[in-house]
Formats: sequence, C-alpha cells, structure tokens
Amino acid sequence: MAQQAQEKYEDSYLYKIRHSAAHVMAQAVLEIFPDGKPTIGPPVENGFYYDFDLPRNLTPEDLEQIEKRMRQIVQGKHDFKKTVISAEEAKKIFVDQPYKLELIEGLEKGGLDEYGNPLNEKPEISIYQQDTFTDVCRGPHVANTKEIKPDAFKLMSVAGAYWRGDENNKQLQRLYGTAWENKKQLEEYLHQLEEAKKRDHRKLGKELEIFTFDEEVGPGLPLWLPNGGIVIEELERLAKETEEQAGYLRVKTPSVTKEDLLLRSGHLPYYAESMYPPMELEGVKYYAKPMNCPMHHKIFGSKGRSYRDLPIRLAEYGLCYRYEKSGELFGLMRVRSMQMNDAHIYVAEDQFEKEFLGVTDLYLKYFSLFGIEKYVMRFSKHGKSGLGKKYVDNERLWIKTEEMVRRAMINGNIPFVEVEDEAAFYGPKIDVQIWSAIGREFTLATNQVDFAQPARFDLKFTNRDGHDEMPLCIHRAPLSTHERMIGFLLEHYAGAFPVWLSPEQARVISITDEQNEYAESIARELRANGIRASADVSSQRMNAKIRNAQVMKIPYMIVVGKNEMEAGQVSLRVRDGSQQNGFALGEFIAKAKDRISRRTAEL
RNA sequence: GCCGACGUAGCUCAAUCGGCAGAGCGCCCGCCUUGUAAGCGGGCGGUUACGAGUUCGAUUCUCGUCGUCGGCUCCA
Repeated sequence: MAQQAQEKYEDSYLYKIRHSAAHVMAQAVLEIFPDGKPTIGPPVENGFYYDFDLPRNLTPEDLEQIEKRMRQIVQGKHDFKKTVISAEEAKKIFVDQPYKLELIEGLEKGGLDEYGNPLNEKPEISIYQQDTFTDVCRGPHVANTKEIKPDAFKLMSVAGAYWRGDENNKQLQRLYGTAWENKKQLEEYLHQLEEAKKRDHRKLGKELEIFTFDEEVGPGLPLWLPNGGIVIEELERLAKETEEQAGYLRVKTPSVTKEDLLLRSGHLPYYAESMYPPMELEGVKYYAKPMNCPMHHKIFGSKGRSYRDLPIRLAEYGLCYRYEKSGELFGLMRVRSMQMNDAHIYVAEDQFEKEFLGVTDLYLKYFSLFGIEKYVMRFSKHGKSGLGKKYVDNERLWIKTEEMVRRAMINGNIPFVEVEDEAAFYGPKIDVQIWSAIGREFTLATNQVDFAQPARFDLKFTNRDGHDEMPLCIHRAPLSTHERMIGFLLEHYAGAFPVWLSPEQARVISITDEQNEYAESIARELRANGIRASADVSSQRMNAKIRNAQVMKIPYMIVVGKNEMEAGQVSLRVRDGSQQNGFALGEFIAKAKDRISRRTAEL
C-alpha cells in the first residue's frame, strides 16, 4: 500500500529486506525439498514471493514449517555475498537448475530480464549467497540476514503461477510473504488488511442489501436487490443528465444478435471463447451480445449522414453478457452480465481531438464528483508482434491513431503513461486505473479509438465536397459498468453513500407509540418532497431503532418524541453521530434537497 | 480454465476421537412505552452445498459435481 513517497521502491531499504526475505524463504523451501527447482522471487507491493517447481503441493503446515525455519536462518546472521561472474561460470553453478539456466541464457543472449522481457543492454550476471543458498540475482540485498527481523515477516499464502506468466507453461507454486522493517510495521499492515476486509464490497453489498448471487441463477450473474436498484437508477440519472448536456443521443438495442453481426464486427474470431455459446433458431446462430458497438454502428448506418450531423454520439446503458472464465469472477468487479455506461461517438478526423478530450473531461468531472483523487491514465498501444492476431492488421493506421491520441492528451495537458501491447483489437485506448480505499487497483473508465469497425461496417458520411468519407469511432465508458462502478463505490465510501446515492435517505424514528402517526406523516411528507424515507414504528426502543439505521448507514435519522410532536418539530441525527434538536421539518427538507440536487458528499 | 483453501439456520459462527446439530442476530408472538448505536420472555427456522463411497453409525474420513475465496491467466 503506502510506500514512502519520493524514493523509488527499488531503491528503498524495504525493497532490499523483502528481496532478501525471498532468498531466505527459498533456502528454507529447498532444505525441505532438495529436488525442488527455484525460479524467481522478487519483492512486490507489501511483500515478496518466490516461485518454485516442487515435487508436491505445499500445505498450510508446510508454510508454518518454512516460516519457522526462516526465523532460524535470519538469526544465523549470515552475510549476503555478491559475486559478478561470467555466463559460463553461472551455467556451471546452476547446471541442474533448468529455470535458472533459462534465466542465465536470457541474460546472456537476448538481454531478457527475469520475466522474459527485453532489456536495453546486456546486463552483468551476478550471484548472491547467504548461508547455504546461492541464487542468480541482480540484487540489491541487505548486508546480513540479521536485518530481516524474525518478528517482522509472515508467509501469507500459496498459489499457482505460470512460469513466465504464460498459461501454456508449467504451473509453479508461488509462495507469498510480507516483510517489514520491524514488528510494529508488520502489525500495522496486518491491521490494515483487517480494516480493508470491512470495506470489501462483497461484504457491504450483502449487509446493505445491494446485491446478491444465487447458485441456481449462475456464477457471475448478480441479482440487484431493491436498494441496489435505487443506486443503479441514480447512476443512470447522473449519466443521462450529463450526456444530454454533452449532446449524446439515447438508443436501445436488443440483448441477442445473429452471428453475422459479430462476424462482420470482427469480435467473433477474437473473442468467441469468452462469449456465451450460440443458440440456434431456425438454422441461424444467435449470441448474447458481449458489447453494444456493432448495434450502434448499425444505427449510425441506418440512414445517410452528412458532415453537418457529426459528431454523432449514441449512448446506451446496455446489458451485455460475457463468458468470463470461472476463476476470473470476482464479486461485482468481474461478472458475466454487466450494464455498461456505453456510448459510441462518430467523428470526422478533424473533430477527433476535441471529442476525445471531451470524453476525458467527463471522466475528470465524475472523478471529482466521487472524490477519486488517485488515478492514472494508461495509454494502451498495440504490440507489433500481435498484428493480425490480437490486433487488426494495419500498422499504418495504428501508428496514425496512436499519434492522434498522444497529441490529444498532450494538447489537453493530461498526464498519462504509455503502455505497449495492451490496446483493444480495433484501436488504441485510454484506460483509467484507479485505487479503491482498500488499495485494490482496477480499471473503471475507458476511452477507445476504433478505426477498424467503421470500415468493416462500411460507415460513411458525405463530406463538404460531396464525397463519401469514413468516420472514426470513439468507444467510451466513463462510469464503467453498474457492476464495477457500484462495487467500487461500496469500497470507496465504505458503504456510506452520499445522500443522493443512499437507497434510504432518511428514517423517521418514533420514541414511543404515541408518535407513530406523527412519524408516518413526516415520512409521507419527505417522500412527497422526493426524499427516500420510511418511518420505523416497530416496538423496539429508540436506541435499537437508531442502531439499525446507523448499521444501514442511512444519512439522516429524524427522531420524534413527545416534545417534537407538541412543538411540531423534529430532532435530526446525522450518520456521523452529530445531532440537532428543535429542527423545523421544512428546514430539514430544504437541507436534504440541497444535498441531493448538488450530489454532494456533504451531509 | 489452472494451483490451493473453504462450504453447518436468512446472517455471523460453534460442535472434543466418527456417536441425538448448537448460539447470537434476524423473523413471528407477547410484555415493556422508552430521549440519540442493541429492553425482556417465548416460538418458528437444518436433506450440515449436491451426489456417491467407507462404516453399526458420517457435519466429521474418501472420491466426484457445484459454488465461494486467495493467486495465476484473461478482461472487446
């Protein structure tokens, strides 16, 4: 999570500790499995891992034993010794270590790093030794194992991981650990993990009755409960208002489509494996639609278009279905049915930059609305080796459109990072990476250029000279999908939504039965004013009613007892625990309506 | 899909060595009439995910299926 600012992680002391802890772990593992083959073991965020090829699978008991042995090793106070050697010498040392030999060859010949990625220059080969363990490694390490405190590291989990990240390669066993400078830091980190669990959207979604999954319905197919339905409605209202002002037009398209459409769009050959299999009707194959774009292209093409009509912005909260592999599903973040905040913008080439930046503006507006402060714009480009496979085979247009995106981002003064080989098959894109409050990173908004589909669909408009011209298409989804967005918002707000998004905005609480009718009448008046409210007239004590409302994170509690009823007033308790007595109802209504209409996080 | 762990009431969890499946919350009924985070009593609620196997006997051991979780891979 939080690394010290400024200093690069690779240069930090913590990095050395973790890197060294990985070597100590490898020593411990190889003592238990002398025939095991070590591969690589780098530091990662918050810790380190080491991948092994072992004769059997590790058990939780093994982890305990390994951790115990690691404590003994570090307390042996062994120096880390670095030696620079030639490739020949290295190969002799690691003669019976196939993975190490492959690494050495990579370093020697191609200049490949430990992940198999190309390096700029041919690196020197060095080995590090501590106690009985020797590893090919560029370092750096701490000077002595005593710097790894026996009470400041912990083995976390074991998982499968493919050699060099390629699922066609052998699956190795990856052992994850966390390591810190001292015991206090470790405890803080473990505490942070506990806190993070409380904000997990899966837990909050259940507690706040936002969504549920049912085995019988199917994995990755969320059922939105009434409270979730409200959040969805509010997000759609936000999108609709925003898009109306930005000149978008709303369309609606069906959930299934003939095979022909997806063949034409080019999706089928690329993504057949991650789509629901087809259903056959009257000899024709139909698919659940995995995205909306082909249908929007059809709408664009449904009549003649003039340059005067452009840009044309077609928006739809379309429900799409994708067959995500079972192991990839994750709460609401990765699902098989999703409602996308989708739109396709058709532009002439000279309109591209303005429209592209217009979309980026939209993100930034939304980010500020949701208080998202940390984000990174990732400019994803094609990879040359994927042309004709992962990517449409037209290098000239790739280079051209990538330059257009780069120029737009620079002219728009928007910071971004360039990433090779992560584009969509039809063009370069900007993905926005953000971090939830529990430090989970994922991609929300996306903004993609498409030069391929307009050609495949033969899209055209009549230009100023009376000739046909092909538009470019911008795919965009600033609010991502309802699923991912709401999952994110749950974590981000820890379930305490701003008033406008709260499923229940106010709960009226009567102190005794005498006030039940008064409470009901207040709730009715609130609802008449567009505030989502209910009255709790159950037989519970006031304290219990308040607790229930707090647990559901309802922003406003209107408490009414004898005094309030006689004075025709209310007592306001806010979710943050503050309270104000002798409130006129009209005053509260004005306050709530103000918060709602401004969509502010303020209570 | 792959590796590993897990699956007990609506929810959160317990159940010794293989020996009658339990608690709190929620829900229903009753009592209490209450002043800013849980008032009291009673009741209902279970094919221990599903299916086989071992056993006199399986929540417990074995196998398979389904689902969830931690990762890997993937994400138009």
